Amino acid sequence: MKIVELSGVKEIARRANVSIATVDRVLHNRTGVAQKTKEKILSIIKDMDYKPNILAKRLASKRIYKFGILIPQECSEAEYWNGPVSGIKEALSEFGDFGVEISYHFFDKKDRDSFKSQTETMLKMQLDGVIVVPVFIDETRDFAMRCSERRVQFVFIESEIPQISPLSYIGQDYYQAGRVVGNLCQYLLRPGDDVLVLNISKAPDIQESLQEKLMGFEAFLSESDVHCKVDSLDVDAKGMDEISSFLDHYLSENSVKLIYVTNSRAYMVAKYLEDRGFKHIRLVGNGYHDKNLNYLKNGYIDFLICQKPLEQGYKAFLALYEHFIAKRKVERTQYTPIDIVTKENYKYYEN
Amino acid sequence: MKIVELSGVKEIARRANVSIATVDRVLHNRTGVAQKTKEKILSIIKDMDYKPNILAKRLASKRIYKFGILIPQECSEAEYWNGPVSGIKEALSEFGDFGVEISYHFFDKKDRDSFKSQTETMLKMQLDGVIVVPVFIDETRDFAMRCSERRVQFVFIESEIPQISPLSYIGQDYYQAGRVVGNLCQYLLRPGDDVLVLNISKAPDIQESLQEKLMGFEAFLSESDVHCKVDSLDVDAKGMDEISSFLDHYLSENSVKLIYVTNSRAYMVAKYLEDRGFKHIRLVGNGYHDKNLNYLKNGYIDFLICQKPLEQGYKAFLALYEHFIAKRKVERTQYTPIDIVTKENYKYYEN
DNA sequence: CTGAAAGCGCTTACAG
DNA sequence: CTGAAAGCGCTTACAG
Repeated sequence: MKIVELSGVKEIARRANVSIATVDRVLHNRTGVAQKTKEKILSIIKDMDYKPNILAKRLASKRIYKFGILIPQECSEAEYWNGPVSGIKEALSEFGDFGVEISYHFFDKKDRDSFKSQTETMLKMQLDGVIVVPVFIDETRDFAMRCSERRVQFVFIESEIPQISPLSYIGQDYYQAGRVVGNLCQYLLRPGDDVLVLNISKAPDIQESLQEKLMGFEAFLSESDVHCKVDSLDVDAKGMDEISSFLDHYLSENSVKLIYVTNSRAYMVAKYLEDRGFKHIRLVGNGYHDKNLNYLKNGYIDFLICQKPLEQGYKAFLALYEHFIAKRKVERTQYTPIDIVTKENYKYYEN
Repeated sequence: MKIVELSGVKEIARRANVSIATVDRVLHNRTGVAQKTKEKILSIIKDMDYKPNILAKRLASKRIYKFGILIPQECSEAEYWNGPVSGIKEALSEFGDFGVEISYHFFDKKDRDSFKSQTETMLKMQLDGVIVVPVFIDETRDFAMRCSERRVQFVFIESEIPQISPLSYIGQDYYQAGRVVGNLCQYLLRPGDDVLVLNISKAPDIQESLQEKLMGFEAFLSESDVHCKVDSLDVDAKGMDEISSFLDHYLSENSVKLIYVTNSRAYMVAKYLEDRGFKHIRLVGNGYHDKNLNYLKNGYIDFLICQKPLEQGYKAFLALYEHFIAKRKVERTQYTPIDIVTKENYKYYEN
């Protein structure tokens, strides 16, 4: 005797002695089903360990999910931001037919208003989910609140904003990233050597991640037996001239062995070192983008601590996909690996 | 006037004035279509830039693709091999409903026959594609040939076999991996220091990748200004006793500053260093698995050069998925990143 | 509160 | 060589 078990909903309907429409109703927790019927169906679903077929679901449904992505536009680190976008496109090509529509919204990292105005347009678009690089704190907070009100899910990449709980955060553990640099220093320095930690800042917000890096860095060093002097400075430099004169001055008074740039502008220091022909100073930075890479290649930057930009985008998209389409639970915090990039391994880094 | 364009095949059929069955025939390059009809349909397909809906395709098709994976079973590096399997499972959960069936075949890395016999069972299973870690060269070659005859696609992970062309190879560029270690040595050593490169071998085959690492390592050092003495040795050690007595002897005659273990057994040297209390010798190894990690954590291993095991599995599965289901072209060689893992970044490495 | 029916964009026998 | 029809496992009006 061969009982061919019917597929999903049909089989549930058969067992419960109802129509598939009714099954569908309880499956989606819609109203209009007698309590008793509902319970019966629910228990059958449990019994069968029923898993809906996502293909059939998407094919049958007219519903299109709209996701928006808010990301810094072409700027000096432009190449970097292509990363997440590429990652999203890659994800899209793999999950493409699932009825997803993506819109990209670029803002100027130096222009608070451009961020603000992009959020306004996004709010008008009736998006289901957004991916955002929260460069401006207050504006992001406001945006997040209004998203929540409208039941728009948001995912943060790159950094987080305190007290705001996104569907998911995808980015580094910056404290630990600082420790990684500290650990490298163990090999690069000897007891007594001087270190300069530089925060070359243009943007006013998201300084927090820089602080965390610094804390991790210092914590590691204080635990280790590398007793070196760490000097941490903010340089509010607009261009190379300011950096140069600052460093000229600083280095004339301090015998620095290593400079650690806590944001993505290590290339500025590298340029300085190249201009002056200073080969004896080690340089560690953050961020995988062309300007940094050029100096990594020619040896003026020794190490770059990075996260894969493409992966961030891919995972952010996946978070929304999992939430809306696959209806699976999404991890609240997804720390990305803290990668150590050198002139010898950067080539395969994007893979 | 609102012309609602019909969806894919239907619209093609309408334009070509044929039935969708005929369209389907040319879409799949099947016989039994008049040349003229075929050309007409083909041109319409091109015109529309028609892309089949993969969801509908999989849903309608009864075809189930069967993939087999041939991978070392629990051995001393056991934890490592969970990686690819987890990766495949992860991919499966994302592409699960696409009608794929996976079978796992484990062999003993020390037992050529176990590999051989697994390939035999796999060949009987009428698989569509296989993922294999080609530990034994001749046996793999034989297996690959017979796969080709049966039109079974195969993907290599971890290493390649010369003159055999898989659908895709997913693994490291070992020459470059050796260079990465060389580059690290630049920071860890000073001119004149001695380095010992160790190949602690049990298995007879796949030595090639070790040779390539060594070449890369030496090439880098010879290009750099770190003029150190490199001694490269094979140790055919079965256990700790042999390693210990070998190292006792070697180190009594040489003042080694750094040991580079080219395969995944750095933990054996680390154990030796720990036993002897030798903290002054730096140790670099390969492979992300528990035994190595323990010594990374306690400081006896300084750096591990790794590739993400999970990612390998994921990508290998994806290669087969792309080939069979999405019908997209697959990259012949997919080099994985050469990751530098330390005690401070290993935690987030698996993410 | 419930069900019959059409449809998503394909594939697969089957009939001619 | 070609087409009509059923079906994959769901969703979505619509009717009662």
